[in-house]
Amino acid sequence: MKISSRFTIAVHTLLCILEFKSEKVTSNFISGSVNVNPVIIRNILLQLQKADIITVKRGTGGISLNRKPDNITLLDIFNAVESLDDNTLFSFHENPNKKCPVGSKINEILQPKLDNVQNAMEKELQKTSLKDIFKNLN
Amino acid sequence: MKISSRFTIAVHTLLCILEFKSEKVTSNFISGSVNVNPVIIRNILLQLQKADIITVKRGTGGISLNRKPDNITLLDIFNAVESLDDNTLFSFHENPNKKCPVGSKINEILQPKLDNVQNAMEKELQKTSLKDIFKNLN
DNA sequence: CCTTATTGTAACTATAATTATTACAATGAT
DNA sequence: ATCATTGTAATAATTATAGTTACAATAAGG
Repeated sequence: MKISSRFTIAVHTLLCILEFKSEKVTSNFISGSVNVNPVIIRNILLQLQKADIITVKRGTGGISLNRKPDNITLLDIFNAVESLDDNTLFSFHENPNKKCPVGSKINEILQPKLDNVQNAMEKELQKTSLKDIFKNLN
Repeated sequence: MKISSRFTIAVHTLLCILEFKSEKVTSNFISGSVNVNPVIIRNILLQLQKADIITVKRGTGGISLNRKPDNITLLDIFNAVESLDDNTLFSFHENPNKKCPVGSKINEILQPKLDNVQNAMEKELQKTSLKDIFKNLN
């Protein structure tokens, strides 16, 4: 199954915060650029806050980054909005038959390979920072 | 969102075909080892057939591999059972505002990075063959 | 202190995918 | 011709995404 668009929306959101930092950036403003409902943006803003990436002000509005753009990677953003249970990307069938020679060992044999795949993905996500993407905007 | 368990079930299924090749391997037999409904197995068998990985016989039952185990990679299995639209792992929000400097360029800037991530993942999946996994069984 | 804009949050809906299950026609070997 | 098994349809439960409305909580400015 595909990875949800929350991830690309989150990147888009952070780029808006950078691009329009001289103006007041609100969830309504961002939703106009992303073209989704403002509540979707607010929920993503909450996730980015929990991950200590941004600070959002109520009432008056306005969002600021908690770190420098070169210290925010695509992996940070991915982990903030795509919280996978157990932090594992791959689902495993839950009750393989322990009495079967395949069922009794499938997990211990296959899981390390899946971990390698997830690590490769995370490593690649970590290569790109928000700054890298932002500088391609202009 | 997580990748569905169809993938690990498909690997398990192929291992059963190898492990029990002297016996008659049916969808019911496999479902007993994987511990899911036989119809789930049959649908996965159909997907593996479409990908030219196995041949399934009706009526009498019995499944055979179309290629040697060292010529079937985790990527082949993944692609067989997790058919992603457009072959892209990441969903993109569909209608970013073209009148916004961020919205008008987000896709062309971010997509190549996402492609790199997917490539890294596929490359890692390709490193492991069915033979590699099978030899760890015994 | 009051007003006002905006966030945080709840509630509800629609859509889609996964997973499970029953049922049965089509098929292929004996 | 029989019989086991696959291919396939239909249904349902569960879960996640995504969209929408509504409103209390909050923070700043007048």
